Amino acid sequence: MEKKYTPLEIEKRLSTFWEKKGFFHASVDREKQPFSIILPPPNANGAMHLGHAMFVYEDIMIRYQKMQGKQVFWLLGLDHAGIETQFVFEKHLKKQGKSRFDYDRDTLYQMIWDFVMQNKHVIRGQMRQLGFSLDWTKEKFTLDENVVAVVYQTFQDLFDRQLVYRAHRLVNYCTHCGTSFSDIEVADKENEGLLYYLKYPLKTGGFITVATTRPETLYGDVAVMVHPQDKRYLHLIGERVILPLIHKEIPIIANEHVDRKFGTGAVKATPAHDFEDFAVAQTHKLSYPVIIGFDGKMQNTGVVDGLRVNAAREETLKKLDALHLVDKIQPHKLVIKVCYRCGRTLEPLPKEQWYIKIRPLADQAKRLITAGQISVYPKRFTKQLIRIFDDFIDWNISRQVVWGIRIPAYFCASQKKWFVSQKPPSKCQICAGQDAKQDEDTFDTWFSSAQWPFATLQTISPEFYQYYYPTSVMETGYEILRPWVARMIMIGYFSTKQVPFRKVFLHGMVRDKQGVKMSKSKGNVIDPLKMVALYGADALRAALIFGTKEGNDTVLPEDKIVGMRNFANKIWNIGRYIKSSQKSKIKSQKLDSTNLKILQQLQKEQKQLEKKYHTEMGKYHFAKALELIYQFLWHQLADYYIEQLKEAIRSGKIEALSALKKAYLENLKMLHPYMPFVTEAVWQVFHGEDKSIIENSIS
RNA sequence: GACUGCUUAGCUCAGUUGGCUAGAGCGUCACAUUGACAUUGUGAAGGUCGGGGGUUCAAGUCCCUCAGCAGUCACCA
Repeated sequence: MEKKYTPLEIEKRLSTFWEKKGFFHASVDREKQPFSIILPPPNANGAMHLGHAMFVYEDIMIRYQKMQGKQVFWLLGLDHAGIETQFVFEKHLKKQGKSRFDYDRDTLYQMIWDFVMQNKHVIRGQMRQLGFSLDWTKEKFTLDENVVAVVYQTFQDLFDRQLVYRAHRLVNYCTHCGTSFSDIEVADKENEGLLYYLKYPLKTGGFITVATTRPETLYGDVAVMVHPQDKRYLHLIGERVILPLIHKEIPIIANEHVDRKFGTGAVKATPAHDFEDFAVAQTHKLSYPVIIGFDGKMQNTGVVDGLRVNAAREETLKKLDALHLVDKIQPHKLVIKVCYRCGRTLEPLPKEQWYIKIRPLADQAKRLITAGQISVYPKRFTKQLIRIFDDFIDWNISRQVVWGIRIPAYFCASQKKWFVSQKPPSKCQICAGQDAKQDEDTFDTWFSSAQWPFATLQTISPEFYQYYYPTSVMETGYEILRPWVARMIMIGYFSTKQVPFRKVFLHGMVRDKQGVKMSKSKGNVIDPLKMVALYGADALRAALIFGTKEGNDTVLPEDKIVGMRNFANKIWNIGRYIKSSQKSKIKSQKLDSTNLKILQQLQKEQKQLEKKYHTEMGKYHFAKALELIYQFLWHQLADYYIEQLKEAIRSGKIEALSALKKAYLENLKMLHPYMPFVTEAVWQVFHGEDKSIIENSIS
């Protein structure tokens, strides 16, 4: 044995060895209890980051359960990640001076496909480097033909049950990315804006002053609203206002949602470009003139057409000011909705989209949680999950991006009706004609992700699905509780009438030393693969877990990884000591009473440790279990027992050495889920390179 | 504004149902040593457990309150 543990070449050899042995090739064995985890599919649009390294929790569970005699399956999958990937790809295009508009739909799709295939290859290699015991033979991709078929079936079922419908309403639209988003994907941004007080002329003479942050939407106004009990305006309700610049007549109406204290208490209503105004227009049966296009430019105003929104605002103000209709302008803090991808302001625009009627699904999902059919760890997230179900609103699943699963819905132009067909229909299912046209849109990525646990297992085989579903644990970051976990429960139960997983285990985010979330744009990321190259995968893995609390955010200083690298070396050297001592001459002499006592003490402590270890593992206290072994191996076994027994061992007392060896090997097994490489490497030193620690059960 | 966390050693964090002198890793200081390991060993210093109040024989742990930080949601004309 080398004096130092050298992870680099050893890890490479062991990864290949494990894979060759097929330890983690899942199969159906009805004699054994199944334990399955579906890997949250990484987006196939870039390399791994530390967030992915947190999946080490899953590897710990899988290896532990395997060594407890379960039949395990850790399913590897990758996500096409619709808009995310298209966004990343467009950035690549931009570097080459191109844009998505330079290609037709099929070409663009094919180009992104190639890009994604390349990334998939990279990610697989990186996960191997981390020692993940995934089943590499059953990889799934969200765009696999049979997965898409499942997604289509689900859409069909939802459609047939009238849980999916098409509606024309306002959507959050990014004019830069060229797609709408669901409410969940919208980001808030605080902005130091301005509040403009505009004087709207009354038909009967005089003015009513409205306060607005968006003067440029004046052209789309259909009413001025005041509170029904506002004494200042009571006499004006029902009066008419003449919109400046376009001389359009609109009414003054009463609306109890108007806040009398805000601004002047009079609000302009622009239904096509404001969510609340849209609702008002529907109850008052008002029209909603669209004055901003999907290209982000003004239209149908007759005044500022073709200008972008900001330019139109300035131009409009200039014109109003010339007419002395700008009363005053105040600084005003406001929160604007921005695109979570490109950061640009989102435009509420009216568009027809597919929606999932969420209430029945969310109510059912909530019942599953409250009935304890799915338990959440850490427990505190249970409440959050229940609230998520309470607050869920209908889900817009239409996206105007090329990269995704095309929605299998067809429009009958003659009957003006939609129908769903999982295969391209030979004729229109409504009118039997030939004019049915497929929806251009693709599904929200999360729509396919929501089906991931059953879509993957069902497409492997009915046996696999039957045996491994519901999966045992869904381990993922708490930040995707709402977009992913909640939706998996809703759609999963709808489609399978079972929960998709029995337990949700949530991990926190890895932050930098300043406590800031790591992100590429902030440049504060630690590259996990760089750490693996420097200190070994075991060191990184253990550092992510050690001294943390499950579900809390963690900070990962490089020092900590170094510390764990040192621990790996300690493990190695304990083995080296025992191994080299075995070579020395063995004399079977009786141990003296002091040494006998020490051995008994060792055995007793070992027993206690094993018991504690399993208790903590059972409670998902992974950090605690790791610390137990760390403390015992290093500070008890190495620092105390070895030192105490050294003299006896040197004089050839075999009982002492074999007792140490026994305790050591048991600890290796317990440590293996955390630090698979070094434990396996030492195991093989003692048992041969064709043997594996994985084949043994943890006592 | 609502909900959920967090605030414990210089730094990063544990502390499970309240119970013996409050722990770990890293760092610091002193000493030891090349005999498995300097990616080492032994020992030490260092904390009024965010402030205040309460319950209890006993509170870092439970309750109230205040402050700071973080996250999620709602509002935002």
